[in-house]
Amino acid sequence: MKSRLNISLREVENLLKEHGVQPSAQRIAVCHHVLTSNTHPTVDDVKAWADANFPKMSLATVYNTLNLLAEVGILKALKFPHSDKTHFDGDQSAHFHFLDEETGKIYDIANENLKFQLDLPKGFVLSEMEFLAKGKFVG
Amino acid sequence: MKSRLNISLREVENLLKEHGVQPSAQRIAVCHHVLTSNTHPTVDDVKAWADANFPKMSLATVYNTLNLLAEVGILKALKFPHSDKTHFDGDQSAHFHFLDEETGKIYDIANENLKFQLDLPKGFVLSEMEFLAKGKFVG
DNA sequence: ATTGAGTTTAGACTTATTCTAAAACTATAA
DNA sequence: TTATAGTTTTAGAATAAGTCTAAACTCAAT
Repeated sequence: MKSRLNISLREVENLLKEHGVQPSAQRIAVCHHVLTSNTHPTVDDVKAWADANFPKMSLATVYNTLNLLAEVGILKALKFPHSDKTHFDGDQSAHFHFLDEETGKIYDIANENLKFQLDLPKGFVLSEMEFLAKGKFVG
Repeated sequence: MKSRLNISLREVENLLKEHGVQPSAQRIAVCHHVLTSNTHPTVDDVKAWADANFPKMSLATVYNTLNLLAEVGILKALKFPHSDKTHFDGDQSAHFHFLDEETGKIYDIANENLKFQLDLPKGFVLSEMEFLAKGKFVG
């Protein structure tokens, strides 16, 4: 469990530049929102936030921006078995996810809670490993 | 890596009954096909197979049947990050998946290749854990 | 043969996402 | 500055995966 990034709009602007992304107003706003949110918002979630906080942003822009941020590695696009929607994660720390199968809520769990040793058969070259724990959070 | 179940149509019929599913011709055919396939077919894959081997089966029936088989636990429905389509897996052995990010091919890897120890924070009750390895299979 | 429950079907519908082409910006060179 | 070229944003159309609906079919048990 973790608290979320405290990052300024100015810092987000630099982050975008560092990743070769022109920091338009929409991109800064969306990126800042996801990075400082402690949920794993979907496009709809971000659109709802925009409707309240950045009126006139089109749905296409939300899609374009989130996909772009995922492409350059600022966000991660996630799919979960309980939902058709892509979720976006701005947490860059090593962690995996716990899905509460009753509520659909997604929790971040630090990788230090998971020790693993993987010995892939010959011929498999690993680039990344994803873990998903499913169950119930009983507070 | 593993070879796939050798199961007869008659045995599939019994399997369905054991799970409280009426063994219609379509259900037996679809179930048998997925259980004896060593891929992780999507609805489209199964429909293509049906068009060649069980003509007149409707797309709706393929959806209905695969969803039903997944509900009762005969198959597992899987989503992968590279594809929008649900994949179905008939392999009941303890295993996880390796996704070749270049070809999109999915390989089964026995759980014995993976040792892990998970200590979830207080309040999290685990029901199931999923693993996905991503990379490249170089033969 | 008749019934009734369960199954299958074609096609309409929904939902998530991508595409398109025009309008609105932005950055820079004249 | 202003023209211009490139980029970004936008609304709405288009696509793709999956679900729903209601009628037609199947089949076991009377």
